[in-house]
Amino acid sequence: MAKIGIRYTKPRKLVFEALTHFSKPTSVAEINSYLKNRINLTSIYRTLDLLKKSDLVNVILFGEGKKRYELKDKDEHHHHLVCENCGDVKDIEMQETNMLKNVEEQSKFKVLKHNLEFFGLCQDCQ
Amino acid sequence: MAKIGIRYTKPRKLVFEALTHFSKPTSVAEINSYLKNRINLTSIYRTLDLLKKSDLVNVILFGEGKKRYELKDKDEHHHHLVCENCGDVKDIEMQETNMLKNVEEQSKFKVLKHNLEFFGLCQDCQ
DNA sequence: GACATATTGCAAGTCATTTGCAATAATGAG
DNA sequence: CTCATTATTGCAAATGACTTGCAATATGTC
Repeated sequence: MAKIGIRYTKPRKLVFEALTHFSKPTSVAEINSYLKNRINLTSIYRTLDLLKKSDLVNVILFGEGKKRYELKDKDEHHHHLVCENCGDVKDIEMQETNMLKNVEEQSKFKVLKHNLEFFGLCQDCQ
Repeated sequence: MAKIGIRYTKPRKLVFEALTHFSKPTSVAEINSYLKNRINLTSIYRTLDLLKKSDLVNVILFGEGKKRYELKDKDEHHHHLVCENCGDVKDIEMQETNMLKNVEEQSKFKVLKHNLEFFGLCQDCQ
């Protein structure tokens, strides 16, 4: 009879491996060229969708017209510093409960999530 | 002889009018359907690029895979509250100099710009 | 009004992402 | 282990947002 389940397949192993390898917000194109045709592009997209639905990755937007994906493992919630010169991405943690509380009080809006990314120049590029 | 200048043309009037009409972050598709084929889609894109270069509009990303444009007129720098149920967008102003200062101190990174948008439920949809 | 050139419209192209579908492979049953 | 069930993949084609090339057009100037 019908059983349902999620299978541990080659594409899923490989995408996970690629995300671990980069350990920063990574685009589909980067994953694809790292995996060098070992799996199909479409499978990368589908696997990333699955990882997102399973809450194993964060989707990050830097406004480049494409999505970036980051494993949710280590650190909890954090944001990014993106160097506009060298492209380097660093994580930054910040205390934001006050900010969120202020926003909710000021607006009567229930905040469920937010985007916060910083763009500028890293120490080396300044 | 050669004179250089920016011309005040029909497409530019119309795009400005559309942005004024919506007075919230507006997508190219919305502008286009509001203007109902009075100008070409390409011209909308080009006009918005021009307005952006001239620092007359802000480009806003809500992570939908497309850009939104907002006239820079009235308020200065502000962020948005986007209702995930009804799609309504409200502006919110906040004191963020401290946050930026903290980030720069903590990271030695020079912050030039940032994205900050909130998603959740507006008062009516909660 | 005529000219120089900034600007437009159209068609085609690009890039990221999605979808349909037949072929394939992972897992539970026997 | 073998088979059957069905989740999953690969491929090709489609979609959506946006860009580009270029000839046709419109604007501001003299």
